[in-house]
Amino acid sequence: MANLRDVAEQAGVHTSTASRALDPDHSQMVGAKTRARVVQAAEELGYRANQVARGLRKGRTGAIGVVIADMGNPFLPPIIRGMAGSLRELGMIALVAETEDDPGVLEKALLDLLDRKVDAIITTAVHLTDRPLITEINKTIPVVLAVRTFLDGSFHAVTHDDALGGAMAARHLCSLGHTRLAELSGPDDVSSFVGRSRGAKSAIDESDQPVTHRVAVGTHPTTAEGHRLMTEILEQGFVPTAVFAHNDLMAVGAIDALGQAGLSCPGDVSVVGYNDSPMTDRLNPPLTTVRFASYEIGSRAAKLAGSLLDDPDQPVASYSLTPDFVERASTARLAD
Amino acid sequence: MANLRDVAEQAGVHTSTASRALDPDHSQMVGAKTRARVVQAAEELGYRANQVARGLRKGRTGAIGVVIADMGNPFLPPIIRGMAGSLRELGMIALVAETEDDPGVLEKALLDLLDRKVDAIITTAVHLTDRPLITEINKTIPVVLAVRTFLDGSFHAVTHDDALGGAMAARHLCSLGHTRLAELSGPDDVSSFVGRSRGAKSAIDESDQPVTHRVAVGTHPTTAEGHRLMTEILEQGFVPTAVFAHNDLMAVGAIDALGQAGLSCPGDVSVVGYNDSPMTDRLNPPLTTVRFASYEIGSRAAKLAGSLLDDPDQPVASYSLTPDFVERASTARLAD
DNA sequence: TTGAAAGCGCTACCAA
DNA sequence: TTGGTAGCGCTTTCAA
Repeated sequence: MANLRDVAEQAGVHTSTASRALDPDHSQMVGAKTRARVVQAAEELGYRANQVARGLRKGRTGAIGVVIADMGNPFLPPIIRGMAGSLRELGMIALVAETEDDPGVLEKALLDLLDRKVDAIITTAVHLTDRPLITEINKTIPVVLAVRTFLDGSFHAVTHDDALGGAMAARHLCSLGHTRLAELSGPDDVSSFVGRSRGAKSAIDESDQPVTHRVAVGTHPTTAEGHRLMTEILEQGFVPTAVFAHNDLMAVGAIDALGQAGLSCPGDVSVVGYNDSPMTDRLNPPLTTVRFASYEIGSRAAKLAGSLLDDPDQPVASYSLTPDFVERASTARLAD
Repeated sequence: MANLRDVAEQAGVHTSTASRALDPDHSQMVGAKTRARVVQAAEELGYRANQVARGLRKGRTGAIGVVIADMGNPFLPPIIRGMAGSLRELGMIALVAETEDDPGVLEKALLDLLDRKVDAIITTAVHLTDRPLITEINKTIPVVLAVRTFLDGSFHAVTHDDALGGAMAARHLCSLGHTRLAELSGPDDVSSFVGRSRGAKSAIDESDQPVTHRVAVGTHPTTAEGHRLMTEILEQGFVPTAVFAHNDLMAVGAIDALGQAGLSCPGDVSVVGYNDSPMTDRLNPPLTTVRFASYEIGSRAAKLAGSLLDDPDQPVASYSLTPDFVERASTARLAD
C-alpha cells in the first residue's frame, strides 16, 4: 500500500506539500503544476489516505458510535437506515454496538466507543438511570439521544411524543366502549414507556365512563415478555376487554397468550400495539398501533450529531415528532 | 483525558514500561512492584488506551467491516446479531455499511472500510459480478462471504444450501399437486437466487407430473418487486396455482398482487417464501417458507473472520448449513 | 527488568 | 508557494 511519502517522492515534493495538494481544503495553497504532479502520482500509485493515521493526527475519526438496545426489535431497522443514510451523506460511518438493554453493557459499549475515538454518540438505548453516565460521556463528545431520552430536555434528543401516542391508544380503546383495560408496559425506567403510560393514564382519566385499569410492567419490550405479562394478568383473574401493549412485539405476545386462554382478538379482546413495525399491517389480525416517522428519527439524529461536530455549543434542543394513530383490525367496539 | 505518558509520569516510570505493565501479554516482563504502581496510577487517572493510536502503531484496529445490502430486509437482523454477539466476545466491533444492493456503492463502502483499516471484512452483499473487486480486497485483508457467495468455493464463506432450499420449496408445491408454477426470483447475479432457482428447477424436472413453470426475475428482493413481478405474470395471462417467491418479502408482495387480482392465498394460489423472517409465522396467512439458522450464520462468519486474523493462511472453506422446510398455511393441496 | 529511541502515517505549524 | 519539523499516543525494538 502506497503511503503519502511514496506519493511525495514520486512527485518530487515534500510530504507536507503532497498532503496539502490532496486535501480539498488546502489544495489552493499549492501551485497548479505541483498539484497536478501530486495528483497524478497518487493515482499512479493508487494512493488512499490512511484514516487511522489521519484520525490520530486530527483528533477526528469521522466515525459515529451508534448504540442500540436490541437489534431483534423490528422497529429499529428503519431508524438505523435513517442514520446510515445521513451518515453516508456526511462521509461518516457508524460503529454499532448492542446493549441487550443491559445498563452494564451500555457502559462498556460507550467506553469502548470512546476509546475508539468516535466523534459523537447516538443512542437509542438509555434508561433513566443512565443519566450520570451519559452526562459524563457528554463532557467528552456530543451525545444525541434518539427515541429514548431523559424526561427533561437536558440533552440533544430526537424523539416523538410518547405521551400523545399513549393517549391516542387509550382514547381509541375508550371510544370503542371498553372499560376493562390492561396495559402491558415496557420497563418503567425508560422514557418511552413512562411517556406512553402517562398519556394512557390521562386519557383514561378524561374518559366519559369509569375505566378499570390494570398495569403490568415488563423487564424487556419483547414478545416473550408480552406473553408472560398477559398470562399473569389473566391468571390473576383480571379479564380485560382491551389491551394496550407498549410495543408491537408485546402486543403479538399478548395476542398469543389470549389465544391460549381461549380469548380471541378482536372478538373478545381488542389489542393496540406501538411502533407500527414493518409487517404489522399484515399480521393476523392486522394490528392497530401508533406510528411515528422512524426513518426520520434516525436521519435527524445523525444530522444533528454531524452538526454538533462543527458547532458543539449549539443550544440543547429536543425534536419531538408527532405520532399518528393507525387503526386496523385488532381493535373493535365492545360487544354488549 | 489522561494518556500513557501521564500514567508513566505519575508512576515514575518510562512510557514503555507503563505500556508493558498495562498490556496483559507483556506485563510479566515488568517487576511486580512497578506494575502495581503503574496500574494504580492508571486507575487514579482513569486511563484508557487510545485505540486509534494503538491501531496505527500495531497495524490492527480490532474493527471488522460489515457490509450488508439492505437493512430493510427483515431476515438480516438475526444475522447481524449473530455477528455482533461473536465480535463482542472477541473484543472487536463492527463498522457497518449498507449498499442498497448497488455494486457501485459496494465498491465505495469497501474502499472506505479499507481506508479505516478494518482488520477484516464480512459481507452479505456480493453479486456474482463483484468477484474481481472482492479478489482485490482479499489481497489486503481477509474477506468472509456470508449468505451470498460466488459459485465456486474460492473465498471463505458461510452460507446455507440454497439449491436444497429451492428444491424443498418446489418439491413441496409439486407434492401438493400443483402443475402451474410461477417463480419470483431475486436478481440473477446473486448466488442465493441462482441456487434457489437451480434447486427449484431440478425438483420440477424430477416431478411426476409435467409442470408448467414460469420464472420472473426481479431487480431487488423486496415487497414492491414481488408485487410487480406477480402482477406482470398475471397480466401476461399466466395464472399459476402455486408461487415460489425467493424471499418472504417478495412472497408478501405477491400475495398482495394476487389479492388485487381477486385470487386468494391459499384458496386459489399457494405461495412459498424464503428465509423464515421474524413474524412470518404470524402473517395472514402464516407463510410457508424455508428456514436456515441465520443467527448461526452471522455468528460463524464473525468467528471465522476473527480466526483469519491470527491465521490468515488457513485453508479456504465454505460452511454450508442445511435449511429446513417450514410448512404453514399459505400452501394447500390443489383443489380439483 | 527498565529506559531510550524510533516510528506507525498523517497534518499543521513555522520559516523561508 | 514550498520545505522542514514536530507530534498525535502508542508499541516495540535494542541496549543497558
